[in-house]
Amino acid sequence: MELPGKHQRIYAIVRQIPPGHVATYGDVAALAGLPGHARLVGYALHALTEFSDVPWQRVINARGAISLGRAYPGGELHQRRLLEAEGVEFDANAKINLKRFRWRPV
DNA sequence: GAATTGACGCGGC
DNA sequence: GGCCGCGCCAATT
Repeated sequence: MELPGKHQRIYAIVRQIPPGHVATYGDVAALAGLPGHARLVGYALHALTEFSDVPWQRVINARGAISLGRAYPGGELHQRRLLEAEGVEFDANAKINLKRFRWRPV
């Protein structure tokens, strides 16, 4: 785990997401060199903790919503709060306006 | 070394 | 327009 693997590659991409912006699993996977492997991104972030230097909270699913509700009940509320603190807004459906906050590499 | 799981994506109904 | 099931690769045990 110490050696750079596929996971490390994904972490590097997530670290590049600037505050106030979000990216989808598919995007992160593609940027990490793993197009179509959104599950790997989820698996990699799952191994992270809130103490990690990786802003995993800025990574959301393609629907623009938080996926934690599936594995960590109530955890999505925690993530939502973090994003709102960065300037990311949610709609009535607890979804992020991807059209506005979706981060793209420059 | 092999089997199972996993923060998802997309197609189909 | 929303809900269900299948499939991809890597990491973990």
